[in-house]
Amino acid sequence: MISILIADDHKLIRETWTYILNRDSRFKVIGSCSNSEEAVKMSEELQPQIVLMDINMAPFSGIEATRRIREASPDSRIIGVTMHTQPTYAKKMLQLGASGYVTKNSSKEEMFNAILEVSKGNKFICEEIKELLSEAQEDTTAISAINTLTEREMDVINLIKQGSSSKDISLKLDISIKTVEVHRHNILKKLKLKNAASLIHFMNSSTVLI
Amino acid sequence: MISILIADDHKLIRETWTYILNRDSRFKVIGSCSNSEEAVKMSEELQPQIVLMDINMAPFSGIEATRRIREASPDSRIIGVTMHTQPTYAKKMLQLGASGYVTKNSSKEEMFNAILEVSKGNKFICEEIKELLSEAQEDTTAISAINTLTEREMDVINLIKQGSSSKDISLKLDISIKTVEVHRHNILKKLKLKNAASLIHFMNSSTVLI
DNA sequence: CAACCAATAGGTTGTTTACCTCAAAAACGG
DNA sequence: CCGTTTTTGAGGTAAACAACCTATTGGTTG
Repeated sequence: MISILIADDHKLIRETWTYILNRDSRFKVIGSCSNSEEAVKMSEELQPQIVLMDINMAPFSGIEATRRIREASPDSRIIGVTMHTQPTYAKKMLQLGASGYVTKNSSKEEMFNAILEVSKGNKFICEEIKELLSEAQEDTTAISAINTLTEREMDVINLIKQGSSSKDISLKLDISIKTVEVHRHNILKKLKLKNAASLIHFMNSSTVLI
Repeated sequence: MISILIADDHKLIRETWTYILNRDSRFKVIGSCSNSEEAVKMSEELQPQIVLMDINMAPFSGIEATRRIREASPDSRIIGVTMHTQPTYAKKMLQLGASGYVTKNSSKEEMFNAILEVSKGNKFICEEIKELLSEAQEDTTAISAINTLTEREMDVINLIKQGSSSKDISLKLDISIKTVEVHRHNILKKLKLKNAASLIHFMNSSTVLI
């Protein structure tokens, strides 16, 4: 019987999966949680064989949670289970120690297989992502550049997102316009972007990775 | 026995819900589909008592699908089941004829109750959204303003999103810079926004409604 | 302590947007 | 065919932003 911890921010998902997995004598859900901090803590306490890990979670992402669980509880194997079909996410998770990756477009059988294979010590990646991984050879650089952004730079980005001008931002953060402009410039330089619009687009399509 | 149609773009979700609902003698899932077009068609053919409708779907949103199903199959009652906690979406769905709204943060019991209540002819809104609805008295105006955007304006928005300047856009669309500027101005005016950054933020948080 | 980096801020220059008015084809609907 | 909307375009001014530069302060880390 394979012991499983479910980490997903949606109650309905946690409940339905718990129900379905527990109906199968091969699996036993020994716990579930809705936030990443708890996921790390519960993995340490319960030492589940498998952790089903969503990416969308607070206070840090499931990707970061994967890294921490691998560090603190190396015996638990992690399967990413998300709605994100972007292979970048899968890459990042596998790179940080996940043993499997299944999208919510997969079938129930694929999910069961993932758990069985991973618990045997194998890797498992669902068909959908497998194909994409072989195709796309893209920019993991820009994505990792996000992590180099400082707190202050994130403050500025969040105000830009709301439509604030540099002047507005300088008033809200109580600093000079010049400082704001420097921050903006550094942000665009780090992420290799042209302007505020592309910045917001980029951030919106990558927020999960922070 | 209540007949149910499930419309959700994630296979894993469709399968688990079908499984769980069919285990309960009160419910019978008579069909499921992954896109909105099919949802409308299947509602007509199968005449389910209840349609569980996700919002995130192609080619048009679950909100639009709700409107069409209400028109073509008035006997089917619709429950919105989504990950979106923004009350705007709930409002819009209810306004277009949905009888219930449940987020994926709800419990399984809440979902069962929703189906039972709605099939009796009552409305059902999950606690989470109920609270938010009473609080927030916000901008349904800006959201509906999206629908007034012309095709050309959408072209411009998509290029802005990619980081193109007005000059870039004028070259790509083969029109004068001045024309591009007029489009940008009209867009911001219609949506009552200040600049390109807030535009992209707004579009990214509202794409579902188109 | 030295080296480094984040945050701060001033200057200069050029580009890009924002906002205003005006106007004329083109397309569309009644 | 007439009115409306859409798309297209031009002129000008002011504000905002971007792309460089330099430079000081306060932490952190080797």
